[in-house]
Amino acid sequence: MGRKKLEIKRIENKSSRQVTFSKRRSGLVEKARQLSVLCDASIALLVVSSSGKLYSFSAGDNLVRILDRYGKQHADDLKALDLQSKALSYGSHNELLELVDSKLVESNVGGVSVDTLVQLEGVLENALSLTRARKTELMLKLVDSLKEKEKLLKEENQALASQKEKKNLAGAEADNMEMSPGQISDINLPVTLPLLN
Amino acid sequence: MGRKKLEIKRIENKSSRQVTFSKRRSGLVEKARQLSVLCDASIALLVVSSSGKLYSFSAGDNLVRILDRYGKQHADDLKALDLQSKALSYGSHNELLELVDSKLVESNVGGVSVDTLVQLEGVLENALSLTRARKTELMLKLVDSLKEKEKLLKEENQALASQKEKKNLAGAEADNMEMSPGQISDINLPVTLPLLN
DNA sequence: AACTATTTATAAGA
DNA sequence: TTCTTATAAATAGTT
Repeated sequence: MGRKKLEIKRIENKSSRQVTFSKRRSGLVEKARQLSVLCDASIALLVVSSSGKLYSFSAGDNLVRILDRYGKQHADDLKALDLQSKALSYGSHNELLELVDSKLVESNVGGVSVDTLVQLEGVLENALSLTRARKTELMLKLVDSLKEKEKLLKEENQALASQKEKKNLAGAEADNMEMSPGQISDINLPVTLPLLN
Repeated sequence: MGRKKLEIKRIENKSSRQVTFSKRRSGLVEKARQLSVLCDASIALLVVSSSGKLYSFSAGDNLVRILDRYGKQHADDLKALDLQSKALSYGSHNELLELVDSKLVESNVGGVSVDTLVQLEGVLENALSLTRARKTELMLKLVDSLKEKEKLLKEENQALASQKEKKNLAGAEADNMEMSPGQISDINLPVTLPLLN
């Protein structure tokens, strides 16, 4: 559907391949969306470009839930392909939970359901990885700012050292001009030193 | 693209919804195949019909490998995504969740020290291992209750089998006394079957 | 990103 | 389901 009929074979020209990829990918996503809406279906779509970039789309349900469903129906295939713990966790663990759920609709032990605990676990894991990411980021900034401060202090020390040398050469006067180690001025530090923000 | 312009909303007529599902699903698969060939891409497509049937398609690479790739790239996000959709109505755990949320918001605002984040990390790790312990405990209990149920059902089956044998030995009478497989009585099950506790 | 000549997909009907 | 066909939609090449 264009000016010319296009043979369905790899497009050799790189730039037109990229253009076609972009156009047809969005077309595909739109078709998937329509099918989902029209027919009340759940759809998951994963596209990996030749350069390795991953695009994902889902409609009608959460992507992970759809993948999970696939994982359950093909647990044996997944194992055969030696998948890592992530993929495996789609299977056995969740499977048991769902079995329990279906048997026990909304049962409680001490007022708390397994599902609730699983949800809580997920929330906590998410919060934990978020917190760790933030901590890392902040520590990197802190290290940078400390390096910067160190540099400035070294410069100041050099300045003081040369001042002292000059003074020594000039003879003994006004020792009170010198600063003590505990009172190093920070007037040379940038006002917006990115220390803890 | 048809005799009439079709609004993109759920097709209410069941049979035309099925026809459209079938047509558009194959169209979607063909589009996916073309994109894969033209642009040298890998594509995974999962479609779950409203009746729950799962259709899968892949091109350019093995489906499981594509799914696995997704799983690896989003390992940390998977659970968060999955849980995002579920409402966080926990009852007894709301307090903890609110605490976590507020801490996260707090640490996002800035002016937070590394120390604070390290502390938060510790709190979250604690909460996580506590939650996991509770979950494990609960699941063990549920497994036990299911085993107990299984035991009771086996006993019942044995009782029924011996009844039937007795009856057969006594000669052919009143066959209508026999129960069909779908009508197994549960009068022998204890009223307080520890199924959901 | 737009445009538009064509091709392609598909809705309704058989 | 499958085919047909009028029409809507997607898109290849162009600007």
